[in-house]
Amino acid sequence: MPELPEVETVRRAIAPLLVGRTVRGVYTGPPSYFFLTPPAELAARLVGRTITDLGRHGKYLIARLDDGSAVLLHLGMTGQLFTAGAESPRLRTRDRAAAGPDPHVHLELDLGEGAPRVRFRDVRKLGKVKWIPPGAREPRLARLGPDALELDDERFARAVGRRRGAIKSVLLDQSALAGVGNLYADEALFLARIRPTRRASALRPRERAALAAAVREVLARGLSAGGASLDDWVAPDGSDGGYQHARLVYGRERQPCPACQAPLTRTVIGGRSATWCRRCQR
DNA sequence: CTCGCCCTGGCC
DNA sequence: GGCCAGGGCGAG
Repeated sequence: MPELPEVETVRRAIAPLLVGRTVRGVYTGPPSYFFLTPPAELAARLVGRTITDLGRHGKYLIARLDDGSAVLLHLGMTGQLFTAGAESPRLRTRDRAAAGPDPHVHLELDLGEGAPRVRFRDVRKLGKVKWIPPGAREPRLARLGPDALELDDERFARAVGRRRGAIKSVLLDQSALAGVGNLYADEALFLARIRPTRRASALRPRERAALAAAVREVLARGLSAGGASLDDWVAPDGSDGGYQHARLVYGRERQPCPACQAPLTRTVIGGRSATWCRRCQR
Protein backbone atom coordinates (compact mmCIF):
# COMPACT_ATOMS: atom_id res chain seq x y z
CA MET A 1 0.00 0.00 0.00
CA PRO A 2 1.85 3.02 -1.21
CA GLU A 3 1.50 5.92 1.20
CA LEU A 4 3.67 9.00 1.55
CA PRO A 5 6.95 7.21 2.42
CA GLU A 6 6.53 4.74 -0.44
CA VAL A 7 5.59 7.43 -2.95
CA GLU A 8 8.50 9.62 -1.82
CA THR A 9 10.87 6.63 -2.11
CA VAL A 10 9.64 6.14 -5.67
CA ARG A 11 10.01 9.84 -6.42
CA ARG A 12 13.60 9.99 -5.22
CA ALA A 13 14.58 6.93 -7.22
CA ILE A 14 12.74 7.84 -10.43
CA ALA A 15 13.35 11.60 -10.54
CA PRO A 16 17.00 11.36 -11.69
CA LEU A 17 15.91 9.09 -14.53
CA LEU A 18 13.14 11.40 -15.71
CA VAL A 19 14.19 14.97 -15.08
CA GLY A 20 16.02 16.49 -18.03
CA ARG A 21 15.01 13.59 -20.29
CA THR A 22 12.91 13.88 -23.41
CA VAL A 23 10.15 11.37 -24.03
CA ARG A 24 10.97 9.54 -27.28
CA GLY A 25 8.16 7.03 -27.20
CA VAL A 26 5.15 6.06 -25.13
CA TYR A 27 3.72 2.54 -24.99
CA THR A 28 0.36 2.02 -23.38
CA GLY A 29 -2.04 -0.75 -22.55
CA PRO A 30 -5.67 -0.58 -23.69
CA PRO A 31 -8.02 2.14 -22.39
CA SER A 32 -9.17 1.36 -18.88
CA TYR A 33 -10.26 2.79 -15.59
CA PHE A 34 -6.55 3.47 -15.00
CA PHE A 35 -6.31 6.14 -17.73
CA LEU A 36 -8.04 9.38 -16.75
CA THR A 37 -6.60 10.67 -20.03
CA PRO A 38 -7.16 8.14 -22.82
CA PRO A 39 -3.93 6.33 -23.66
CA ALA A 40 -3.74 7.52 -27.27
CA GLU A 41 -4.11 11.14 -26.22
CA LEU A 42 -1.64 10.71 -23.37
CA ALA A 43 0.96 9.32 -25.76
CA ALA A 44 0.44 12.17 -28.22
CA ARG A 45 0.79 14.76 -25.44
CA LEU A 46 4.00 13.26 -24.09
CA VAL A 47 6.12 12.42 -27.10
CA GLY A 48 8.77 15.07 -27.68
CA ARG A 49 8.27 16.70 -24.29
CA THR A 50 11.11 17.13 -21.82
CA ILE A 51 10.44 16.44 -18.16
CA THR A 52 11.53 19.37 -16.03
CA ASP A 53 10.59 18.22 -12.54
CA LEU A 54 9.09 15.36 -10.57
CA GLY A 55 7.21 16.60 -7.52
CA ARG A 56 4.95 15.03 -4.94
CA HIS A 57 1.97 16.16 -2.89
CA GLY A 58 0.56 13.57 -0.54
CA LYS A 59 0.37 10.32 -2.49
CA TYR A 60 0.35 12.03 -5.90
CA LEU A 61 3.39 12.37 -8.15
CA ILE A 62 3.43 15.32 -10.53
CA ALA A 63 5.76 15.28 -13.54
CA ARG A 64 6.14 18.75 -15.03
CA LEU A 65 6.81 19.08 -18.75
CA ASP A 66 8.62 21.77 -20.72
CA ASP A 67 5.44 23.09 -22.36
CA GLY A 68 3.86 23.90 -18.99
CA SER A 69 1.67 20.82 -18.93
CA ALA A 70 2.03 18.10 -16.32
CA VAL A 71 1.29 14.44 -15.71
CA LEU A 72 -0.41 13.35 -12.54
CA LEU A 73 0.36 9.85 -11.26
CA HIS A 74 -1.20 7.93 -8.41
CA LEU A 75 -0.13 4.42 -7.41
CA GLY A 76 -3.49 3.44 -5.91
CA MET A 77 -3.24 0.16 -4.05
CA THR A 78 -1.01 -1.94 -6.25
CA GLY A 79 0.76 0.53 -8.52
CA GLN A 80 4.47 0.08 -9.21
CA LEU A 81 6.74 2.52 -11.00
CA PHE A 82 9.95 0.83 -11.93
CA THR A 83 12.81 0.78 -14.37
CA ALA A 84 12.68 -1.76 -17.15
CA GLY A 85 16.17 -2.86 -16.13
CA ALA A 86 14.72 -4.26 -12.94
CA GLU A 87 12.92 -7.56 -13.30
CA SER A 88 9.21 -6.83 -13.29
CA PRO A 89 8.55 -6.59 -9.55
CA ARG A 90 6.25 -9.10 -7.88
CA LEU A 91 5.56 -10.77 -11.17
CA ARG A 92 3.52 -13.88 -10.48
CA THR A 93 5.06 -17.12 -11.56
CA ARG A 94 2.05 -17.73 -13.76
CA ASP A 95 2.46 -14.35 -15.51
CA ARG A 96 6.16 -14.88 -15.96
CA ALA A 97 5.52 -18.22 -17.62
CA ALA A 98 2.85 -16.74 -19.90
CA ALA A 99 4.02 -15.65 -23.30
CA GLY A 100 3.89 -12.02 -24.36
CA PRO A 101 4.23 -8.73 -22.50
CA ASP A 102 3.19 -8.28 -18.88
CA PRO A 103 -0.54 -7.46 -19.10
CA HIS A 104 -0.37 -5.32 -15.97
CA VAL A 105 2.06 -2.77 -17.43
CA HIS A 106 -0.18 0.09 -18.56
CA LEU A 107 2.41 2.68 -19.44
CA GLU A 108 6.03 2.62 -20.55
CA LEU A 109 8.20 5.61 -21.35
CA ASP A 110 11.11 5.44 -23.78
CA LEU A 111 13.47 8.18 -22.66
CA GLY A 112 16.03 7.83 -25.40
CA GLU A 113 19.12 5.77 -25.98
CA GLY A 114 21.08 4.79 -22.94
CA ALA A 115 18.28 5.76 -20.56
CA PRO A 116 16.37 3.03 -18.76
CA ARG A 117 12.71 2.84 -19.68
CA VAL A 118 10.25 3.63 -16.94
CA ARG A 119 7.19 1.43 -16.48
CA PHE A 120 3.95 1.85 -14.59
CA ARG A 121 2.50 -1.50 -13.59
CA ASP A 122 -0.74 -1.87 -11.65
CA VAL A 123 -2.54 -5.16 -11.16
CA ARG A 124 -5.77 -3.77 -9.76
CA LYS A 125 -5.84 -0.59 -11.84
CA LEU A 126 -6.78 1.55 -8.87
CA GLY A 127 -3.81 3.73 -9.80
CA LYS A 128 -4.30 6.72 -12.06
CA VAL A 129 -2.55 8.68 -14.77
CA LYS A 130 -3.78 12.00 -16.09
CA TRP A 131 -2.43 14.70 -18.36
CA ILE A 132 -2.96 18.25 -17.06
CA PRO A 133 -3.00 21.08 -19.63
CA PRO A 134 -0.72 24.11 -19.10
CA GLY A 135 -2.08 26.44 -16.46
CA ALA A 136 -5.03 24.20 -15.60
CA ARG A 137 -6.12 23.85 -12.02
CA GLU A 138 -6.29 20.17 -11.15
CA PRO A 139 -9.18 19.51 -8.76
CA ARG A 140 -7.58 16.34 -7.39
CA LEU A 141 -4.61 18.41 -6.23
CA ALA A 142 -6.63 21.44 -5.20
CA ARG A 143 -8.61 19.30 -2.75
CA LEU A 144 -5.54 18.10 -0.86
CA GLY A 145 -4.64 19.33 2.58
CA PRO A 146 -1.05 20.14 3.57
CA ASP A 147 1.53 17.49 2.79
CA ALA A 148 2.08 15.34 5.86
CA LEU A 149 5.89 15.64 5.61
CA GLU A 150 5.62 19.37 6.08
CA LEU A 151 3.44 19.04 9.10
CA ASP A 152 3.83 21.43 12.01
CA ASP A 153 1.63 21.65 15.09
CA GLU A 154 -0.18 24.72 13.87
CA ARG A 155 -1.00 23.20 10.50
CA PHE A 156 -2.07 19.98 12.19
CA ALA A 157 -4.33 21.85 14.57
CA ARG A 158 -5.96 23.58 11.62
CA ALA A 159 -6.35 20.31 9.73
CA VAL A 160 -7.80 18.34 12.60
CA GLY A 161 -9.12 20.79 15.14
CA ARG A 162 -12.67 21.22 13.94
CA ARG A 163 -13.29 17.79 12.46
CA ARG A 164 -16.01 15.89 14.25
CA GLY A 165 -15.30 12.46 12.84
CA ALA A 166 -13.08 9.77 14.36
CA ILE A 167 -9.44 10.83 14.44
CA LYS A 168 -8.54 7.72 12.43
CA SER A 169 -10.86 8.79 9.61
CA VAL A 170 -9.53 12.34 9.71
CA LEU A 171 -5.93 11.12 9.37
CA LEU A 172 -7.00 9.19 6.28
CA ASP A 173 -8.87 12.15 4.79
CA GLN A 174 -6.52 13.58 2.19
CA SER A 175 -8.31 16.92 2.23
CA ALA A 176 -7.34 17.36 5.89
CA LEU A 177 -3.79 16.05 5.59
CA ALA A 178 -2.22 14.56 2.47
CA GLY A 179 -0.11 11.41 2.44
CA VAL A 180 -1.18 9.30 5.41
CA GLY A 181 -2.85 5.98 4.61
CA ASN A 182 -4.09 3.10 6.69
CA LEU A 183 -0.70 1.74 7.74
CA TYR A 184 0.90 4.97 8.94
CA ALA A 185 -2.36 6.19 10.51
CA ASP A 186 -2.48 3.12 12.76
CA GLU A 187 1.23 3.46 13.54
CA ALA A 188 0.94 7.14 14.47
CA LEU A 189 -2.12 6.62 16.68
CA PHE A 190 -0.31 3.84 18.51
CA LEU A 191 2.84 5.91 19.05
CA ALA A 192 0.73 8.79 20.35
CA ARG A 193 -1.31 6.36 22.49
CA ILE A 194 -4.59 7.70 21.12
CA ARG A 195 -7.66 5.58 20.44
CA PRO A 196 -8.56 5.63 16.74
CA THR A 197 -12.24 6.20 17.57
CA ARG A 198 -11.65 9.46 19.46
CA ARG A 199 -13.47 12.44 17.99
CA ALA A 200 -10.80 14.61 16.34
CA SER A 201 -12.13 17.90 17.66
CA ALA A 202 -12.11 16.51 21.21
CA LEU A 203 -8.36 15.91 21.33
CA ARG A 204 -6.58 18.04 23.88
CA PRO A 205 -3.82 20.33 22.55
CA ARG A 206 -1.20 18.10 24.17
CA GLU A 207 -2.65 15.03 22.50
CA ARG A 208 -2.85 16.83 19.19
CA ALA A 209 0.78 17.84 19.44
CA ALA A 210 1.76 14.29 20.39
CA LEU A 211 -0.13 12.95 17.39
CA ALA A 212 1.46 15.46 15.01
CA ALA A 213 4.87 14.41 16.31
CA ALA A 214 3.91 10.75 15.93
CA VAL A 215 2.80 11.29 12.32
CA ARG A 216 6.14 12.94 11.54
CA GLU A 217 7.98 10.16 13.35
CA VAL A 218 6.33 7.21 11.59
CA LEU A 219 6.63 8.85 8.18
CA ALA A 220 10.33 9.48 8.84
CA ARG A 221 10.79 5.87 9.94
CA GLY A 222 8.99 4.60 6.85
CA LEU A 223 11.04 6.81 4.60
CA SER A 224 14.36 5.83 6.11
CA ALA A 225 13.41 2.16 5.82
CA GLY A 226 12.73 2.74 2.12
CA GLY A 227 8.99 2.21 2.50
CA ALA A 228 6.87 -0.77 3.51
CA SER A 229 6.48 -3.74 1.17
CA LEU A 230 3.12 -5.19 2.08
CA ASP A 231 1.03 -6.44 -0.82
CA ASP A 232 2.63 -5.38 -4.06
CA TRP A 233 4.72 -2.35 -3.32
CA VAL A 234 8.40 -2.40 -4.33
CA ALA A 235 11.02 0.25 -4.89
CA PRO A 236 11.74 1.20 -8.53
CA ASP A 237 14.75 -1.13 -8.66
CA GLY A 238 12.52 -4.06 -7.68
CA SER A 239 13.77 -4.28 -4.11
CA ASP A 240 11.58 -4.50 -1.03
CA GLY A 241 11.29 -1.74 1.53
CA GLY A 242 12.04 -2.47 5.17
CA TYR A 243 9.27 -0.89 7.19
CA GLN A 244 6.96 -3.92 7.01
CA HIS A 245 9.34 -5.61 9.48
CA ALA A 246 9.50 -2.57 11.75
CA ARG A 247 5.79 -1.78 11.87
CA LEU A 248 4.28 -1.65 15.33
CA VAL A 249 0.61 -2.56 14.96
CA TYR A 250 -0.66 -2.45 11.38
CA GLY A 251 -1.74 -5.91 10.22
CA ARG A 252 -0.80 -7.42 13.59
CA GLU A 253 -4.27 -8.23 14.90
CA ARG A 254 -4.14 -10.68 17.85
CA GLN A 255 -0.38 -10.31 18.12
CA PRO A 256 0.98 -8.88 21.40
CA CYS A 257 1.10 -5.11 21.75
CA PRO A 258 4.75 -3.99 21.45
CA ALA A 259 4.34 -1.96 24.64
CA CYS A 260 2.10 -4.00 27.00
CA GLN A 261 1.83 -7.45 25.35
CA ALA A 262 -1.98 -7.42 25.38
CA PRO A 263 -3.37 -8.78 22.10
CA LEU A 264 -3.98 -6.07 19.50
CA THR A 265 -7.55 -5.46 18.37
CA ARG A 266 -8.90 -4.90 14.90
CA THR A 267 -12.05 -2.84 14.39
CA VAL A 268 -13.67 -1.11 11.45
CA ILE A 269 -13.82 2.68 11.60
CA GLY A 270 -15.40 4.64 8.77
CA GLY A 271 -15.28 1.54 6.58
CA ARG A 272 -11.52 1.06 7.06
CA SER A 273 -9.81 -1.46 9.30
CA ALA A 274 -7.91 -0.18 12.32
CA THR A 275 -5.48 -2.22 14.43
CA TRP A 276 -4.75 -0.89 17.90
CA CYS A 277 -4.18 -1.64 21.57
CA ARG A 278 -7.21 -1.34 23.83
CA ARG A 279 -4.96 -0.90 26.84
CA CYS A 280 -2.34 1.56 25.64
CA GLN A 281 -4.49 3.78 23.43
CA ARG A 282 -6.95 6.05 25.22
C1' DC B 1 -20.17 12.24 7.07
C1' DT B 2 -21.21 7.45 5.39
C1' DC B 3 -21.74 4.29 1.71
C1' DG B 4 -20.91 1.90 -2.53
C1' DC B 5 -18.12 1.41 -6.32
C1' DC B 6 -13.89 0.85 -9.25
C1' DC B 7 -10.39 -3.68 -9.70
C1' DT B 8 -8.21 -8.40 -9.22
C1' DG B 9 -5.51 -11.84 -6.69
C1' DG B 10 -5.63 -14.50 -2.76
C1' DC B 11 -7.66 -16.83 0.72
C1' DC B 12 -11.49 -19.18 3.28
C1' DG C 1 -17.76 -19.87 -5.35
C1' DG C 2 -17.76 -15.82 -2.67
C1' DC C 3 -15.65 -12.29 -0.06
C1' DC C 4 -12.19 -9.17 1.18
C1' DA C 5 -8.42 -5.49 0.90
C1' DG C 6 -8.34 -0.49 0.28
C1' DG C 7 -7.35 4.93 -2.02
C1' DG C 8 -10.28 8.07 -3.78
C1' DC C 9 -14.42 9.77 -5.58
C1' DG C 10 -19.35 10.48 -6.57
C1' DA C 11 -23.79 9.94 -4.66
C1' DG C 12 -26.95 10.05 -0.91
